[in-house]
Amino acid sequence: MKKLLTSIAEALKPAFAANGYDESYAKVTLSNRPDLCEYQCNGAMAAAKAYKKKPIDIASQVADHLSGHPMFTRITAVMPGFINIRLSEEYLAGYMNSMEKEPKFGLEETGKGERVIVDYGGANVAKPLHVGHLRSAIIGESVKRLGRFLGYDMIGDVHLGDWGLQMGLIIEELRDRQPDLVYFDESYEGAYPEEPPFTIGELEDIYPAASAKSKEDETFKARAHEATLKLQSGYKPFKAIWQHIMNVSLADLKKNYGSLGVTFDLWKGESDAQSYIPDLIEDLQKKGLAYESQGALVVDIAQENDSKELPPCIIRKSDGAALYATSDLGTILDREKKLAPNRYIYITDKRQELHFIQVFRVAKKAGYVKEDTPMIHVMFGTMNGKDGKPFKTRDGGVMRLENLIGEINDAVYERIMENRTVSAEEARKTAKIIGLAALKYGDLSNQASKDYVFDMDRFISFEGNTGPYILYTIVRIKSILSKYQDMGKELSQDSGILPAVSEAEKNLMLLLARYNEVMENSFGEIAPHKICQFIYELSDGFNKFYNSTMILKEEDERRQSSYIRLITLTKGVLETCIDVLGFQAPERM
RNA sequence: GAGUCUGUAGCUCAGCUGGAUAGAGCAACGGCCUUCUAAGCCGUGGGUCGGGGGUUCGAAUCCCUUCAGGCUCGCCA
Repeated sequence: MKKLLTSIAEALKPAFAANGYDESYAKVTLSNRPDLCEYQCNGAMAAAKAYKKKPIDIASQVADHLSGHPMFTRITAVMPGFINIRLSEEYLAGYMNSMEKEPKFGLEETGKGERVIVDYGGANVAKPLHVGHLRSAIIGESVKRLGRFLGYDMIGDVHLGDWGLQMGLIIEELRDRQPDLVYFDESYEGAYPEEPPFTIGELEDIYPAASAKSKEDETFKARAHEATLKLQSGYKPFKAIWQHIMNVSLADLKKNYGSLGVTFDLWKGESDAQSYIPDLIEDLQKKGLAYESQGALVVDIAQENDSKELPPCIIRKSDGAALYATSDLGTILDREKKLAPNRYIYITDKRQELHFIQVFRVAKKAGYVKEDTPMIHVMFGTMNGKDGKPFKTRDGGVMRLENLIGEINDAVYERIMENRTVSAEEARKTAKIIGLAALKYGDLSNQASKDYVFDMDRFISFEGNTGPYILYTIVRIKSILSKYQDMGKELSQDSGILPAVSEAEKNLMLLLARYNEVMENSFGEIAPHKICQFIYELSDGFNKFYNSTMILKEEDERRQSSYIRLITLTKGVLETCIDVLGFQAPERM
């Protein structure tokens, strides 16, 4: 289904052409003066230069040519050369009826046949998820869902940090705590137990303890390094411990991501890239890209138009070990081999910008990824506290995701209990749904690349532009619809959605008509906040309509039926959008 | 030091591929519940778009400069 702006532009084109102007000037945008018109075309002013005429004359010619066009109730030329457009109620109602009938409300699946890898998450095995992981998870999940909705074959990969020094630290700390374990008995030749030697709670205690110890105790640090090397070279007992760590930790990570409504298609990690690394390095050397510099093996990535000479990408440290960039390149090889994506999207902290520039350039230079395959790094800023500094707990520590979610849910629960009379059990359930919406909307409604302030009080107050406001709007619609059903009424089949009779109703339709445009745009720019902005305006438009129109008291059956269809469509669009953003609405709130 | 991003109402943010009077929300103040959920709606006040230049018929938006802040800058991930 065509986007409304496109349809209007197509109606204007012949008018430009008929007067001798290039039809490319017939570009239409939403009006920024809603008091004057609904849509506007500024093409006459652009054309004025090219044709050396007064803008207003061109605008007048175009407007005159279109007067009486059934699509518009009014189209006028205004100084200095704007073309102001009002859509006809009939045309708009027709558009609504098409949306209602079309699958996905008329959204075209522009992504068909294209496979996209979304790399988000970045959780570290054996370390609990904390607020630092929140943005990647929330933004990544919505990008994945939006792309999928547009027909792309989206593959989300968590890309775990499961192969670094932390593993050696854990192994050695485990040795200190439980030296009698068979993994540390070098003469042991039997099978290793299936039961892990620790619980998730113990594991979460082991890592920070080991990390702290390594900072003070040089011998311990050296042991951890050695253990890491041994693990990486395939030493069986350590590989067995590693597997335990993975199993225990993964179950926990899945649970935590699950409580955020975040799921991954692939739970791969750095360890999966390791087998590619020896060949990778050899290949880069053979191609003459990698060379020794200060003892390390590096690849130059500088390009002519760089505003600054960028440092080379280090692929092997002087001690012979691989590092971050190497493992990301290995991951790319793995993905090319198994998935052959048409596009890569990485969602990480913006501090990693340089790293990804390096990795992308090496991947293209070496021909691992086709030159025309987009590799996009979606960067996000820091989540700050009210003081503008990175978000911390009250005592200055890193806030665990679990705790953050718990705090929000509790606060929402309190709020529900003080206002409404629902059972504590239902309030708990609802609080979880609303809390998640508050958290996700609060994050996604900001431009991803900027830092943003996480203000718990503001998020849970949920008035105004918040997730709960959107949910509240949906719940209101649901409530009307269920009452309508209780009245035993049936939708009139012949009339569909009728042309709007009030300004609030027309405005609601105009908002709905923007839907497919917004979705496509939001994916194109990888900007979920545009969807947030849209559903906020749509909710606002609905609430104004709601306040001005008594739907269930409407006596004209056809009119009432039309209203019901319109708000059902509104609900559908809102629910579709929040689903793409990664949250749901409750039945009541 | 170099590069890069950010600076819009008291606070949190949109708007930035140039267009008409710079928009929301929160906070403040004033209205609207015997009527579909008041987590709502209506209204009032609040701005030299960090400063200064320039390009343009027209600049929050593009260019230069300057101030302030964040981040990055070869062997961490």
